[in-house]
Amino acid sequence: MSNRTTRDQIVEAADRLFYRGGYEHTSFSDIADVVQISRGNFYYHFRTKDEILDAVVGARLAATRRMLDRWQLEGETPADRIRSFIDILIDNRADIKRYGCPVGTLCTELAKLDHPSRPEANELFTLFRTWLRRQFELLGRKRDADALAMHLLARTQGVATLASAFRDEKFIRQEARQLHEWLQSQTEDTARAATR
Amino acid sequence: MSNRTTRDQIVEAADRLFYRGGYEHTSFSDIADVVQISRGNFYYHFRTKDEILDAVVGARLAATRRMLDRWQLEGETPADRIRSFIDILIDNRADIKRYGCPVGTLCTELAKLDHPSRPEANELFTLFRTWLRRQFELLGRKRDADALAMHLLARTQGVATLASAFRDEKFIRQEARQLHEWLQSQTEDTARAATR
DNA sequence: ATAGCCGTAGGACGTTCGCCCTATTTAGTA
DNA sequence: TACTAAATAGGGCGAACGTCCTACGGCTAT
Repeated sequence: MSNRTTRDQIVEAADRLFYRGGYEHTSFSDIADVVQISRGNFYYHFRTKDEILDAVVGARLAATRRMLDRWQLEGETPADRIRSFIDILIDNRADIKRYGCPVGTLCTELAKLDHPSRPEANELFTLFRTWLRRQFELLGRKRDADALAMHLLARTQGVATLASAFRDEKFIRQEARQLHEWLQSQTEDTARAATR
Repeated sequence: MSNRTTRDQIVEAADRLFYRGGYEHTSFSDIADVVQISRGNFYYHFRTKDEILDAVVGARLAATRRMLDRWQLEGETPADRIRSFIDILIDNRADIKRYGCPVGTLCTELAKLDHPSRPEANELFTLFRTWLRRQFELLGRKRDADALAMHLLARTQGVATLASAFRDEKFIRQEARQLHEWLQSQTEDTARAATR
């Protein structure tokens, strides 16, 4: 038997369902069925569906921060750390192929719904953006660090979208390899600039 | 007074609403309000919501084919034509900033809903993919034409996703410029290979 | 003039939605 | 063992959903 709280189970199930089927398409009943609690009991833990979404986004933010912190410790150089980011594509290729990027698809949906939690969901993107920007700064690209971060983010988003549309894992690997090459060329540019 | 048929008006309104608010989030009433017809009368033209989606996707497919055909005539070189594709980002930057890419967001949503019309919507992507592939082939990149087409598609998708998340038009211009440079470098690679 | 049909209006249908209330069970404390 | 608070079950609420039916207005053809 699990010793997680019911609340945690709800958030966990909602997270997965929101990712796989979308926020709006997921109903209270869907979540209740997974957690195996009564629909009525729901109200005890969360008063509205939006509150569940808030909790899910909060959990994802926390998990993302932990991941970025871990990479900060594990990666020896900034380039190593950026490589960890690129490798998300590889590591999660099966899910991405089926459901796209958890961050991108959620932000896209909440934008269309004009949902109050949109800013918080976007914070997920900002988290990566800021972290990547810092890595590029450490690489000596102070002037265009943010542009590089956005560029890399966009590349990964595009890969996720197309990989999902065409259900193509091989494309993910191809593009991830290209991204590694791109990163390599960026660090070489920096090195050249430094010795110039 | 417009002489378009009611059916056309419905499809047109549904197209815009599906784009701006998403398919599932758009109700019969929403469309009826725009077209200013009774909700009941709807059933005369379309029996189900899915039929409307089919019609919308069909209309988009036809419009896309027309656009690609036009580019085929207007662009003098394959590179010119690919530039037309990249410039979609610029021309539609206001809408993209607000609602993302019409193709990408629709395919993403239908994938999550596991909707029967998903294959038809994906055909929109395939249309671009095939057309771009042919242009790259004409550029002399027979071997990697499809990979280049997918790469370019992914880049534009990523730009749309992030521009929408951050509500950033300037980013669209930045990345479009980079894509033009990338295209230029690709054609130079081809020229070098040819003279080698 | 009139019969027939296309297009429309208005609303009813059954279902499901998010949300909310209350009675009951469970678990912890005195 | 008696009391209290947390947690749960079950179901009801109004609204909105997609869908469907029927009656009616205005054309066209005879």
